Amino acid sequence: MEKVVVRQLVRDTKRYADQDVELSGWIRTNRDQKSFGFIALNDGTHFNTIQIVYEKESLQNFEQVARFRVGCALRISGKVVETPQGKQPFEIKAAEVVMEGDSLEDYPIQPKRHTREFLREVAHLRPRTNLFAAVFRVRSMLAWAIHKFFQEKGFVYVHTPIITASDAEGAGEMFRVTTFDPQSPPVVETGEVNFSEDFFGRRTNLTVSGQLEAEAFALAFRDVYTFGPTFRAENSNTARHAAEFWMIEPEIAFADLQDDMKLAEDMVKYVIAYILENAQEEMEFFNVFVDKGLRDRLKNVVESEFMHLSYTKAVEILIESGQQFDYPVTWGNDLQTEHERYLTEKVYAKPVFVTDYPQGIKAFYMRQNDDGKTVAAMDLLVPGVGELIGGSQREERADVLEQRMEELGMDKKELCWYLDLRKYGGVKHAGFGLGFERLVMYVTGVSNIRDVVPFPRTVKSCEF
RNA sequence: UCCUCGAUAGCUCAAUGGUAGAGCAUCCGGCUGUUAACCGGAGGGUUGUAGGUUCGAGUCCUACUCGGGGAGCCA
Repeated sequence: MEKVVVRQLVRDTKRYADQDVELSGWIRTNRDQKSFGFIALNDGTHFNTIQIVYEKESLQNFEQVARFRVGCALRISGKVVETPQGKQPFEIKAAEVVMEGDSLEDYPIQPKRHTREFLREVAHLRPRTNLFAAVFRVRSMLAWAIHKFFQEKGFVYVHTPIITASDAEGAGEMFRVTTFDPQSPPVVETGEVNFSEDFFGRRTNLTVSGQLEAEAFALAFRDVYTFGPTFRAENSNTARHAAEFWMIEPEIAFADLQDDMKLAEDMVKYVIAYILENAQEEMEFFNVFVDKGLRDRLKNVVESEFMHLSYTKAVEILIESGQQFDYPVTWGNDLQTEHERYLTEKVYAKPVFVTDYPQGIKAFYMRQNDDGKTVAAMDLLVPGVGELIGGSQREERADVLEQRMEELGMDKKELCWYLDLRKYGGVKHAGFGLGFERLVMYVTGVSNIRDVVPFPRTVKSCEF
């Protein structure tokens, strides 16, 4: 008898109709009546459950099967029967139902609506629910779509280091990496910790960005990208921040900010189109139960041009809007969340690139514009999520970059390798960082980052 | 870190300062095609923690812990 999975049966129902098959999975619901019953079985290979029909007269262990609880693992053999008049296109008429693994009476996942807060407390069980099964399958497919996009374009995938000695990446608080005993680290005569005795012989941290190393590879391979974990020790308590998250950072040489934005727009459209095409059951679920109108909104993103406007223009629009904001809009200050939301959700109702921010509010490596006041930076704002992408053209002029680092009091010695990139065949280049979880949120409509990470790490929370 | 709301049965929620309840889940029974099935019955509680006010606290007060929403920081 052929062993099959539900995905095969759904995709090739005709081939399996009236055939005897063996399958296995977990019970989502079990409803018994006097002489027959129905099990909704999910085998993990497809979003939908498959209905197993079992009857007293054809099953030796009918009484036992009728008692099998939610979560129970089963192996079933039976016949595939098409049911065009039923709610499901086909079902399995069981000849044999064998328990592989029992599920105890206190199984927390019930066939009812649970709050996401509760399910976070049972993160090891929540992928068995419809919502999280859909989220994490889409997460997997999005990761694949991103690789597919870049690989098809000939980008080289570079693994930048997770541990770094640089504290000049400029993207926030870092987690220290050490093998010292925190109770009694080696100290020098003045009582300060002697990091030269630590594992790497110096202070080290978990990376907050792979960008600087990606730039080195871009100046060898031309087009590269990173896709890996990133760590920020910020005390951020929001639905959009995690201490451990994944980031995609493409870096392209012989390219300016326009090329960078084109790449970002093409990538976002490509991966959304891929999900709409290849995760139809999941997207249908999100569209009905998570975020009504999601699918039309995403289709619109794929089909329409993203909005472009400069920071200066954005400030004008916000001031002229007459809208009352909690924080005033003034040129030179960063846009507040309320300003960004107003632009992307109210004014344009689609993704918006904001470009050319004041130099004072952006990172040291961003390329100075000719006006001397702004830098060639861009943020991509999207409805519901806010900042999805942050990028820039990099300062390729060694003298300008060094001067900027001096202004900011940075240690040039520590980043001498980064300055080398400008000395030896340095060319204009650009890149961006895409928060992968924010992309998953945007595509699924799920509004809390804790619900798109399998086992989230956030402030005061590191379970599982 | 700041503002704000909350914590009662396994889950979702009720309960005027006066004997802590319902639906779902679990267990038992009924039902010949169910779709989060339906119908009947049973068991299930240190009301987040520690103090305080009161004859009496789930309810009022204080602190703490944890969680939601918003803000800052950012992806």
